[in-house]
Amino acid sequence: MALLRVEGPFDLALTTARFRAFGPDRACLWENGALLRAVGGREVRIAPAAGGVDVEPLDAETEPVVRKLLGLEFELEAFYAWAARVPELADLPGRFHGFRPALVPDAFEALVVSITAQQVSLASATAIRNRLIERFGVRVGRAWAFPTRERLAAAAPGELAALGFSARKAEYVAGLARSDLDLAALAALPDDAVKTRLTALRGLGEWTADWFLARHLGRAGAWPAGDLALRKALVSLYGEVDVRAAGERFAPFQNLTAHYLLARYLTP
DNA sequence: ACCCAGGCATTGG
DNA sequence: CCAATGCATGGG
Repeated sequence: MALLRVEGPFDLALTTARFRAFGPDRACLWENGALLRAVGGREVRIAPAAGGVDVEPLDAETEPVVRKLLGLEFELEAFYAWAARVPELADLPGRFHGFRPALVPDAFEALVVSITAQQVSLASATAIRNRLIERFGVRVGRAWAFPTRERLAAAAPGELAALGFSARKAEYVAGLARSDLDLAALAALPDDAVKTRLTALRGLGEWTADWFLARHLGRAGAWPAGDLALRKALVSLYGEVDVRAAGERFAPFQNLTAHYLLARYLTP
């Protein structure tokens, strides 16, 4: 038993709900009440525990990845104190207490996942992504390591199209993998510069860049204004709205607000 | 069979 | 600058 202590509110089931909501996720596998994920070629098991989570193995390589994966860097208490005073958000801290947006620990994976989700339903995206993982990833225990950038750079667009990608999306993925963009270096840049670098690549638009800021870099002010589900969540609150302008109302907690609004909208 | 789903590039005004 | 169009799959 290796306890990773978690400060502040935390609910593993709420945080990992996205890994089972649209079918099992081969790269973040929920099984028997625990999350399985390949980290550096090893299978890591994350299970609920008093005061935090039980992580096996827990060491210098796995801990930062798990912290990111579980959204432990978010300032939930400050968000809750703020949200309690915003009428249309006031129910969220109680209803989703301890929900931390799960981040995608790897930059390349985050972008490819977003490409799979462009335009199609998340059920379709999940099915296609799982085929991609099984075709080009590596099985590590029960879970799978997401395909590496190097492996997908070596893949022909036709091989990707055979998995259900449109010809266009297959080119996006191959082009991203083969590009000379230093993905790790993006973490040091401000939000606007990250978006400029990403959207310079074919197939990466503003929606994809915003979700990269939100779900990979965990930037507090990220706000996916082009997101269809977020727009519908806001319309259910306010009626027809300009999503981008509405986001300013939620500064400096746009990222957490977006995730909580989506959680409420998608929860029956 | 048909329609929509957590976009994007391309084309044409 | 804005509107229209095609894309491929899964689920209703």
